[in-house]
Amino acid sequence: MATKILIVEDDHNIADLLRLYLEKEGYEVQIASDGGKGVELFRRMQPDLVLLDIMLPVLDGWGVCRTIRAESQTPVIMLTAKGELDDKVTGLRQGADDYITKPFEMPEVLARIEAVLRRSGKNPDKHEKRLVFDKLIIDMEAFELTVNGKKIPTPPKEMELLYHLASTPNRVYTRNQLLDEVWGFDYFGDTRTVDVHIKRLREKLEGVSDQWSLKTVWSVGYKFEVANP
Amino acid sequence: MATKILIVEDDHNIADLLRLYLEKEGYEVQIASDGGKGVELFRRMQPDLVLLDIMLPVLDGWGVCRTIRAESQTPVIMLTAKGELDDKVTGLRQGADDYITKPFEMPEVLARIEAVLRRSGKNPDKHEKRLVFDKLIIDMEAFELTVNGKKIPTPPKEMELLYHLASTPNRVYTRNQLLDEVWGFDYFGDTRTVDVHIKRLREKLEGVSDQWSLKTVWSVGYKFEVANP
DNA sequence: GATTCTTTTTACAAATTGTTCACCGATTTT
DNA sequence: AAAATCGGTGAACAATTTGTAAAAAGAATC
Repeated sequence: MATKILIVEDDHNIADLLRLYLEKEGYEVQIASDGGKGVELFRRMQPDLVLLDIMLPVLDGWGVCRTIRAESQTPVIMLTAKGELDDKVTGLRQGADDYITKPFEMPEVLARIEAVLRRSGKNPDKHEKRLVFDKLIIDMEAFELTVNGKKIPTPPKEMELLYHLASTPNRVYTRNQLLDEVWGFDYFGDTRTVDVHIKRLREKLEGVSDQWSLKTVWSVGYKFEVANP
Repeated sequence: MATKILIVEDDHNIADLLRLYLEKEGYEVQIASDGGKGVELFRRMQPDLVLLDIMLPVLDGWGVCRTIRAESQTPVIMLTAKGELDDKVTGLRQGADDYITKPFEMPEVLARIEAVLRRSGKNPDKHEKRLVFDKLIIDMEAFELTVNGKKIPTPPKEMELLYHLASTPNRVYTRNQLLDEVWGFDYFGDTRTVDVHIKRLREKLEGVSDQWSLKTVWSVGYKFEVANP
């Protein structure tokens, strides 16, 4: 799943410009046009980072920032007009992680976003891109599944699902969690879709090793179980 | 895209001398003449490495270095006069990656630049100007593609795309990554442009060797795959 | 300024993948 | 043991993604 960014900004031109660049960089972007919608969307999508304008209808940037801080540690970057620069101290007290003053250059925005993500430990690059188990290699950099030393052609959704399960071995995921985390929070489909993907993964993986397996947890979901954790 | 180096140096003679040599080595070079401009240019160009003088107008080298460190991990090499050598400890605390004391010899500068780029995880092959594979030579210095010992006339974009893919074999690049990294971050065009260039490269390369190939990774992008990595 | 080469866009067909659904067997509950 | 719930599975269908050719647009060259 791509890194998710929520933009809370009432000026459509600015919001669209940001979205354009961020999506081109591979981020998943959602826009809220006022503070109330911002908070609501924040709760639904659980973004990795929030770009937050200060001057907003309904509920201003400070309010949104406080609300977000009250319920998570998701990093927040404030967008401020030059005149509002003095608010810097106030802002830091409210828990913002960084500032960008309008007008801004996109490379600066991209750099600050990467910096904040890195600092907050959410560095997408820091994710282990290659998981190795007995007779099994899940390589998301080459996008290859290697079983018993042989490359097995595997469709993207299956790769992502297996990767997600194997990233936290032995943890059970419900079908809805998997749909949220692999398919995306805005995906609305049958939970049985997960079953079908699990089935196809099992066809590729059955009987390969006794060190691990894709286990069904009855009435709960699935897990990637490993023998000696 | 060539490796980009930002020089922050107020002495025009030194800056120009550095640029002269570095450009001859195939680097893309920009110069800022004071600390403030240095930071601004840094954000806009996103260089791969910064050469940073300590004594600078407006904002000194330490300030620039801290700012850069706050928002990225781009390697920094400080340029210090002999008397400033004692600042070495201070400098390392500020996050500099290496030191060069003036006056310096150009070969030393080049060597240190390559060393720092290598250490910082940037693929050092990224400025290997000549990539050699079985029956394939990609020579960016002569701008020539040699297949089976025969020179194949190849337009620049195709050369750069192939070179970029082959610089990190087996790694998948999305179309957007390729547009960013080969066409430039400010390019906004259809992603299908990449497909067309891939197709034309394949016409030139198909069936030449079983050691490598331009592979499609469905729903992700493309990679230059080599057999025994 | 016309010509040639390169790059980009567009349109359509082909290939691949994702989703739904129905049926059946397995597991749990009553 | 019967009923209720849940998961496995095959196949049909839908949606997405890619290959490709050809046209259009843009650059470079003469």
